[in-house]
Amino acid sequence: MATRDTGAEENIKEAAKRIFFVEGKLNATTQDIANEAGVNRTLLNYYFRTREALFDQVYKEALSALSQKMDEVFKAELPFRQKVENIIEVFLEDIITYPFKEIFLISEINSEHAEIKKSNEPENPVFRNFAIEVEEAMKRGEVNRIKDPYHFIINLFSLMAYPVIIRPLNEKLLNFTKEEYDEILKNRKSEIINLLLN
Amino acid sequence: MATRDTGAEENIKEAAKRIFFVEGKLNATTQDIANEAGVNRTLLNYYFRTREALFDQVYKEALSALSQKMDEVFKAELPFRQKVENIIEVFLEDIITYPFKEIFLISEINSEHAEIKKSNEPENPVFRNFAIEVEEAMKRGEVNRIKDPYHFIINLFSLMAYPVIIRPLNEKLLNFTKEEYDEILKNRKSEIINLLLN
DNA sequence: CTTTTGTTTGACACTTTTGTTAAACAAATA
DNA sequence: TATTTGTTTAACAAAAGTGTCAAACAAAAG
Repeated sequence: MATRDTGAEENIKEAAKRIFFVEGKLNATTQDIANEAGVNRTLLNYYFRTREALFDQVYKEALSALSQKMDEVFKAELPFRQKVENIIEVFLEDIITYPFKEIFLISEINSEHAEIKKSNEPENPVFRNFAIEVEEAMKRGEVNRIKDPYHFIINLFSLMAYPVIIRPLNEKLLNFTKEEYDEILKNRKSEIINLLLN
Repeated sequence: MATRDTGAEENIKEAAKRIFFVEGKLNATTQDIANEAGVNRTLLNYYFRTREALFDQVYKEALSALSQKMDEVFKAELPFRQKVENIIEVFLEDIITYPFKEIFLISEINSEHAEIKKSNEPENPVFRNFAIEVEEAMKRGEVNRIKDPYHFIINLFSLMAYPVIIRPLNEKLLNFTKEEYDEILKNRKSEIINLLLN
């Protein structure tokens, strides 16, 4: 049986991700994506049927990859401080590499199509468990007392993601040059740890 | 001279803002906007010439309104702590009302068109001045020591904006119900103050 | 009430983008 | 080398979206 995989399908998805997550062109045409992938546009329909189906698939893969990565770092058996440092390292790198990924995901969730199932998935205990660890760290005095440990998680991601997402706007409003902003981002990790942990 | 202003032009812009900033439909068609405004689509071309011109104008107005609001609250002659509380109150309300505004702005900045001038505007001293106030507050011990006071500003906006922007994703990944998330947001102000100020 | 001025609309033409089809093509197997 | 299988393409058809125009319309001014 003749079978060969030129990897075209994967290339197309990779190209789409570059366009969406890196360049931030959220309403790229199928032609744009075909160009980026270096293939004929018809091929997109061959593999994915419709434009929406391609978007959906990229969406789903990105979401499940994100979910999986979260599981990994949040479940790790490490002392609290190390775990937090690890989380920051992992996610900050990802966010900086794909600054528009979260915006794309939000857009997709928000858009009509994308047969997004109403989280019929069983509740993931990862965050519930991590919240307990936060509580314990609070008791030990490693983290400042707060009402709800979920705020700790939200704070953590806010402090990592937002500066990257908002970069173009900040460079306008806060008059940062690219170099200055890179410098800011380079210091984020220690900045965040400093703020969240005692 | 016969002159009457039915306010249609303003209505269209308001409709566009609702669609972009509230509903988050970033690639709404001119028809979508006309429907939302309750007018004929041609009217959009009459007033704004092209779709892009409408987008640009909404973009510019939102940006300058944001800029102006920033000036206002950051310049206010208030004790540091009160000023920060004020900033949080003002922006949190705005962000919750228009959760997609910043994403729209980023998208516009990122898009080809939008003859976005490379900030030829003279540098706005507002943040520079506020950064000095942060320094002083650090010396007085009201704020934890950090390397660069600009991180304080970035932290502040991150903690306000991100939880709102990312809401749809968080409700998926962290398994929050709408009610639970509303509760979280309600507590943000005190949470942020607690974290940033001593 | 007629004119003037500016507003609103429906119909049309144009462009962009998407989706389909049939044929050409390339590589592995026999 | 011929066959099979799967890949890639150009050309076409259909759909969606944008922009223009001329005519109808409404309100203020004369």
